[in-house]
Amino acid sequence: MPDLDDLDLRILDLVQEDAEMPGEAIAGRVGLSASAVQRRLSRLKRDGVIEKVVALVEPRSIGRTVTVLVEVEIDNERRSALEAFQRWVVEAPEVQSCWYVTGDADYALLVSTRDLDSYNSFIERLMTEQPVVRKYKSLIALKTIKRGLKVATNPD
Amino acid sequence: MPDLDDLDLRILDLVQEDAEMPGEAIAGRVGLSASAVQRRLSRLKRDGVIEKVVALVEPRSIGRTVTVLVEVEIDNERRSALEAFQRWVVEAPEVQSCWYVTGDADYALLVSTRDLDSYNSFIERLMTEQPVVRKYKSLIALKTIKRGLKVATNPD
DNA sequence: AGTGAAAAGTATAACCA
DNA sequence: TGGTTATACTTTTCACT
Repeated sequence: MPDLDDLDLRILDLVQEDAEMPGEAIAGRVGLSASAVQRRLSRLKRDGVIEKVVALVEPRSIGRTVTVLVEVEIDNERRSALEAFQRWVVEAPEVQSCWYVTGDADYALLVSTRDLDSYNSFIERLMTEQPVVRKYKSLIALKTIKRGLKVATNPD
Repeated sequence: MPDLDDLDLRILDLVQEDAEMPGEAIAGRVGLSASAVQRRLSRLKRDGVIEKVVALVEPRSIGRTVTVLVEVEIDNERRSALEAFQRWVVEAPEVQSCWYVTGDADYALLVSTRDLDSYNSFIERLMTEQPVVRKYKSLIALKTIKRGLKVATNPD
C-alpha cells in the first residue's frame, strides 16, 4: 500500500459515500480526466486500499429488527481456544463486525438478528459452542443514529 | 418497502458481498435474466432497501490506525440537548456509526482516528462541545477480527 | 413479472505528450 | 502520470410473452 496523494484521498472520500458515481463525475469534482480516475481506482483496489465495494442494506426492510453490541469476556484459562472463537465469529452470519478490545471486555461484536428471540438463540449458540466465552453483556440498539464504515480522509 | 421474494434476498446477499458483480453474473447464480436482475436492483434502491453502494476502505492504508468503541453516558438533567448531540455525532467525520442503546451506556459510538493523539482530541472536543455527555468509556480495538455491515438474509 | 435485443452509457486498454 | 481515442463491457430501454 504505497503512498496516496491528495487526489487519491479525494477519490476515496467520494466512493466511500457513493461507489456508483461514474468516473466522469468523480473526474469533474477532483479535476482529472475520467480515465485517470479509473486508473487510480484500479490501483486502489489492486493494492487493497479499497477492500471491496458493497451494497448497504437497511436491516428493517429485510426483517432484521435487532442490532446489538455484545461485549464478551474471555476465560483466560482457555486462551488456546481463542482462534476457534475468532473463526466462529467470522463464520457466524449474525456477526457483522468484531474487534479485540482493551478495557472491560475482551471482544466487542456487532450483531444483527431478526428479533429478540433469534438474538437469544444466537447467544445460546455462542455460549454453548464457545465455552471460552465466560461472560457477555448486551447493549441493545434502540435507535441507529448513524450507520457506516466510512473512514475520514482529512488530516485531523 | 414492499415484500421481497426469495430472488430479491439472494440478489441482496450477493451485492452485499460484491456490488460490482455484473448483472449477468448475478443472473447466472440466481436463475434470472440480466435485465430482470437489473430491474430488481433498481427497485431495491428506489425503495430504500439498498441504502447506498459504497467502497470499503482499509483504515490503515490511509493512515487511520485507531478504532475505538466509545460508550457514552448521558446527563439526564440535560436531555433537551440530545438532539444537538445526535446532530454533532452525525456531522463528526471520526464517527463511523452510532447507536442509542440499552444497558450500562446510553450511546455507543464507533470511532476511527489517525492515532491516539487525535482520538484524544476527538474526546476532548466531544466533552467540551457536548456537556450532555457525563461519562464515557473507551474500548480500544487492538485487532479487527471482522469488519462489515452485511445483514444476513437467511430465515434464522 | 420475465426474456431478448437494440441503444445509451461506462469502463478498459493502447497510445502519445 | 495525465489526456485522448478506440474498443469492450454493462446497464437501460423497449417490444413481446
